[in-house]
Amino acid sequence: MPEGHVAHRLANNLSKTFGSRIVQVSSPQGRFATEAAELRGKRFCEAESVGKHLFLRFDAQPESLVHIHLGLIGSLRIGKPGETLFPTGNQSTTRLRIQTDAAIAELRGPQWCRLVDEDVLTAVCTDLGPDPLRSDADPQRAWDRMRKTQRSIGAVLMDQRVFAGVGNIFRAEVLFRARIHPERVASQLHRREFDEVWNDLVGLMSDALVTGRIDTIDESHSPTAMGREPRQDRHGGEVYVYRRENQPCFVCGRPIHAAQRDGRKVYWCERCQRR
DNA sequence: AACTCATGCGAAT
DNA sequence: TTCGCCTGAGTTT
Repeated sequence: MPEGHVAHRLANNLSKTFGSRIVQVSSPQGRFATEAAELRGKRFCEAESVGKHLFLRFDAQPESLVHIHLGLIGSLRIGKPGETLFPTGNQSTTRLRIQTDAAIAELRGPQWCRLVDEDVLTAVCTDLGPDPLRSDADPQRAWDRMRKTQRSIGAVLMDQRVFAGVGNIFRAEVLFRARIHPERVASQLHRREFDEVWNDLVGLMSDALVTGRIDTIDESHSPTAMGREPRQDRHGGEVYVYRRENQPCFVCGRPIHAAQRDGRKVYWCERCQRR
């Protein structure tokens, strides 16, 4: 289950594992079987990521492009042949399998896994806002969009046309760290607050890209500094507010709030984050 | 065994 | 604004 760092990690890992190699492609689950047949025996060229989107490029007559989006529940794992990538899962749920003698990758439950042409990749890129994980990102585009919206900063951070790759965890955490209430109208942020949010996204997401987990707690509030037990959420990291409803804030001790907004749960500290 | 929820998104209402 | 989809983990019957 992915925010942008997962897509970028997968792209790096897939390129390293399968790059320039002839691969076997199949679809045990069947939904990608026709396409897998077209890809069989082709050379895996490289994987690219933008926001939460993943593109796999296959070489030679004709060139093929696979567009993958994991959605809420999809996952893609890479390992060695014979290794059990999904310990509890059923083989017949594997939408896409890529393998060589040395490695295997399996994809389950993706929102999208489809063959596309180059125009789709271009369209996806132009529709997305700047991606904090890409060095070519232009944060000014996000700022310009924020200036002319009536929506809350909490809603805007989840809008991929404004910030590509940001999801529910980074939204909650970056707003807590900047002490900004998620209901604050986005257009009323000061430029210095926007810069702080953007720079923090770059830092947090880059760390997550390296470690494969989301850790957002400052040294000064670390378990050691605060004399509490380290705690990890399912995503594997330690955070201030995400999924900590009713638990004490690590900074002020008051219970963390949560509410449903646009179909997703938002988490914040009413005392630490000012409206 | 059944039910709920989840790092998401687009179509239908 | 709600609904549907895809799968797995955790919780409740």
